[in-house]
Amino acid sequence: MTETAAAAGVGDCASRTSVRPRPDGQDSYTIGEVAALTGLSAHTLRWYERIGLMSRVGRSHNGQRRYDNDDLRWLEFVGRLRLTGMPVADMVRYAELLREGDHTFAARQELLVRHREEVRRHIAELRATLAVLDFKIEIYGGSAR
Amino acid sequence: MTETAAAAGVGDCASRTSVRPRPDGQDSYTIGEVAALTGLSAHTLRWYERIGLMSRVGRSHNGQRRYDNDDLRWLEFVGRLRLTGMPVADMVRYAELLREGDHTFAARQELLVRHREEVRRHIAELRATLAVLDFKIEIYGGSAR
DNA sequence: TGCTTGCCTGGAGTGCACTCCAAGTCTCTA
DNA sequence: TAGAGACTTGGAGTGCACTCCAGGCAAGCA
Repeated sequence: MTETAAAAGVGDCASRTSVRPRPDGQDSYTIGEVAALTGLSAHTLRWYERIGLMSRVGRSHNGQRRYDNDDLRWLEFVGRLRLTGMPVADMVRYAELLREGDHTFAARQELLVRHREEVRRHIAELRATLAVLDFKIEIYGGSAR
Repeated sequence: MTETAAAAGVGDCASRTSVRPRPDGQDSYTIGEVAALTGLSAHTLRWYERIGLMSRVGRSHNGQRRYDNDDLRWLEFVGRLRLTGMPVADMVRYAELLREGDHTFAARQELLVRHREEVRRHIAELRATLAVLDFKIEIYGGSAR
């Protein structure tokens, strides 16, 4: 269980760690460091690569993964999409389009536009529920007193 | 597959159906009608009852479920909580507290207050991502042209 | 009378997104 | 030189929230 300890220790705040992004050129991170930086587990990072959500990560002379700042930026974006509920399959599709090159601009844009609509719809739902919660909580406040 | 056909036919708009809420006193709905009204499948409605997310629903003389307007209102609230990401286990906990009676006011209020915080946090995340999406989509617009 | 439709039950199956395991390699420190 | 610790792999396991299945019952209609 040693491997996941780093990520687990980070808890809900991924930046509370000694690992900091390094300047481009000297940017080389082990999977454990990336886990600490992103809050993802090393398991999940390998799985992301396996399913094509990340293009193949660079390797050290002995086969260990070495992530760079571009990888970190990509993981941050992926994290955003994930937090806003985009299915992993859609994120993989987006990653594939990116790898395919410039002629997929339109398709990528469409994918993001569709997701933006989803996010907007979701915000509206959350707002409506917030109103319901406010109402109920107020009732409880009044009754408890 | 006859059973789920009603719910499936409803699609994304649960109100596009001939079943309408009836006045209190004449409110008695079969599981199929409730499925059409709520957009949940009959399977899910039975499962909700089994796990205690609904208190035991009334029965007809031959053992079939008969839902009333209170059940419908509860299902609507549950649907809101579900859409805002509350785990089913928490919703079950809330339902249990409700059944336990008035002395659980404070606990119920606390549960809702905590969820409200979650929802607020989530809205903030979605807003931040919306900004990122706007930026990326604009880039694609410029590059594609 | 037979057929269809809608419902009942407990338990098994599904899809998603991880999460862990076993067995091994490599590097570093005591 | 031994041991610890971080890493490697493919494949199996987990938890959640449903979703379906098999076998059966009851009511309405031709």
